[in-house]
Amino acid sequence: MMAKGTASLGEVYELMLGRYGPQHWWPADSWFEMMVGAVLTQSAAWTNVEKAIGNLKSVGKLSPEAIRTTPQDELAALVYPSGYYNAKARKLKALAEYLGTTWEDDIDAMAGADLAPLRVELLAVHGVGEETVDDILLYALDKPVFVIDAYTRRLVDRLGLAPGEDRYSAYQALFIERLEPDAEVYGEYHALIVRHAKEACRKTAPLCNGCVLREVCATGRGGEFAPGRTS
DNA sequence: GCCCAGGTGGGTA
DNA sequence: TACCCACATGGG
Repeated sequence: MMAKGTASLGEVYELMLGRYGPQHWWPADSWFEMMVGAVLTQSAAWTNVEKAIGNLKSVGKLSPEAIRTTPQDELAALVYPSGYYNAKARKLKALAEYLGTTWEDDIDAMAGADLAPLRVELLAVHGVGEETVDDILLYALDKPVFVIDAYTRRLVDRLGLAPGEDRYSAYQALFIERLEPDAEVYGEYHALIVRHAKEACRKTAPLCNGCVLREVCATGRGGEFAPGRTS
């Protein structure tokens, strides 16, 4: 039996994989749908994102070219269910413009680019921040980068592994320093964290109710890190 | 009515 | 750099 707070991130992965099985992310029918989902899911419930993507699909607008040529107001109406619809319509246009201008919508050419400069370039696109860029690099381009989201930070904190700095890169370093670079594993790991957060370790859930990580979790109440908590 | 949901950009000190 | 706020819908 492991003591609380001492599980390695590799063990945590195995525990979740054993409990939930492979998640086969990202849920999308194309690389562009994946990227659109990454933008629309920003601070939004996935069920609302599905509605917005469904709207785009239903009118044949789920392509870079269609996003570029469709008026922003019209896009905003289509992505309305995902919230922040005006802001997100602008973001989608910025992303589609970048894809066309820089890559001629060629995902294979993009995937062949050097990782570090590509990440910097994508971060310069309006609406693409650190989590979104890593979603895209990992799930659309199969690059071995680890995605950090609110669920991941919460899990790391509850495991008693919080880094000294509360920065995206600090959380990301925890994973890339302890796991072999593997896009397949990284993709499953992130998906499992989301699954686990939704299913067992919700932000306001009772203490790790039904949580497969209960025995290695340092806390579990209100999303606050409580070192030394023993029940 | 309140909190939460697979964040990001822009402004200010 | 470090806050603070706008952006907004839908479900529990």
